[in-house]
Amino acid sequence: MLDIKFIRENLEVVKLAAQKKHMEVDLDRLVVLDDKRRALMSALEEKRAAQNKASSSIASATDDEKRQEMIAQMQGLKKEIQDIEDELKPVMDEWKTIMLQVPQVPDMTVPDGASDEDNVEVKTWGEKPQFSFDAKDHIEIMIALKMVDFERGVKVHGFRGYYLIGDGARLSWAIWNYANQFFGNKGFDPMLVPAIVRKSNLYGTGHLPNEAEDIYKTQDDDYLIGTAEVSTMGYYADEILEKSQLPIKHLSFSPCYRREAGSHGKDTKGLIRVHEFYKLEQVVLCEASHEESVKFHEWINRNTEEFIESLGIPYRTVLNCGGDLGQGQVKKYDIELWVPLEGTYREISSASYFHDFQTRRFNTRYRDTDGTLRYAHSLNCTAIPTPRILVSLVENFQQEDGSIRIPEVLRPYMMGKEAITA
RNA sequence: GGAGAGAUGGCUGAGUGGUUGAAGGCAGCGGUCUUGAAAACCGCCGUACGUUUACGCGUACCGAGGGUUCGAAUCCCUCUCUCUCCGCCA
Repeated sequence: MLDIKFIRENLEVVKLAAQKKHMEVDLDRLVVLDDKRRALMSALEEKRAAQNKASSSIASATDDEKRQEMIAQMQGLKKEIQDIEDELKPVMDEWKTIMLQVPQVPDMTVPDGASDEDNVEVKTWGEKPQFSFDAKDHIEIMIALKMVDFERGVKVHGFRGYYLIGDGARLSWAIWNYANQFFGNKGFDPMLVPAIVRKSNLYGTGHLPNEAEDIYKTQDDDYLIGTAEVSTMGYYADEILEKSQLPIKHLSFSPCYRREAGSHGKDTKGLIRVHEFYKLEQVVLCEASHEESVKFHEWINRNTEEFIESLGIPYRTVLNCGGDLGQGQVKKYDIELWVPLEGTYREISSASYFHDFQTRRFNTRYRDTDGTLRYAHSLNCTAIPTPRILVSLVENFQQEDGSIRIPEVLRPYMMGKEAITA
């Protein structure tokens, strides 16, 4: 949510923002509605002031006859107020609908482009493995090592179903435990968050109204989260924080649900695109300052890079183009891991900041040193998603004998084992 | 699923039609006292929008929406949420 005052004063900027993000929103209509809204409101306030004034003189009137006369005179004013209210209502309804669609303004450094194909590579790290043998993809490797069971997954869940079994499950636990340690050392407080949430939380993060197709919903009109960011931000809804509490840094764990309704044809095999997965997410709330947001944005992205580096998986970082940004995002980096058998990089992390877009919707404020209330700034970045991380991990570290070399940092969490073998 | 109670400011808690934007208490801020601190005492202390050079003024807000009324925190309706007890269940 942007401030209507900001939109009015920076109309061209916001129009360009929508254009850059390839989003449709009728800002001219919004301004027309806002003009009406303001005019009606001020007319209404004037009438109400008159009404309040008259009411208090009725209250203090002692002469009963005079009192009845005054009450009779108020009838006309009452009707006028009612008329203005009736006129205002539809204006407000439409105004609110459009306001929910207005995108956050992307940063100057965000490149133009329509989709992830236009994202700009800003960094590459690691040596891509050169296999002297007939390397296999993660599906073949993991099935052979009894780490995953797709057949039963589909039997039980249906399309895109999977079970992680044996060392596949162990490896997932190892990654979670290692990540908890790694990010804990950086000052993150762990949180296990609700995966079923009220609708308002998804409006808060900006996933609704625009991404409704991708979100599961219950018969009670609750929603399944696609990321722990939703519940973690909701935790602070309608709260007034002390400045001394900031920055707040959470490492939130949750199952994540994505319908991916429009993507039946893409990545139908393997663990890349699944309906249900697990994720550790970094969520940060900081002071309302662009510099602070930028500082923490770089930091949380770097945290995940360091985590991947510690595992030794080759990756690259891209700066997302305008068309690949969510409605509320100012700027976003994706970290993509090398997938040898596909010969391409695959996204495993997104780091974004929102300024006060989300906190306005959640009404999350803090008391500044001068006593004024400000909307905090919010940011989030994937710490690690499982099982998607396994795709790169097993493909990059596969050995000629069909085993997988376990990265050293994970070995303490895998009972000291150096490799996963048949 | 059944029965009942409730939703008021940062917190607690009064308030059932007319200076109630809302008593009292706590917390916070300023001051007196004190070498300093504590205690005690005095004072200040909601948010948003509009308007004004400014002091200020206006409007709205007591879970949400609608209604009754000249006038609603207070009466009526609908919804949402919370709590307690019973049932079911990990």
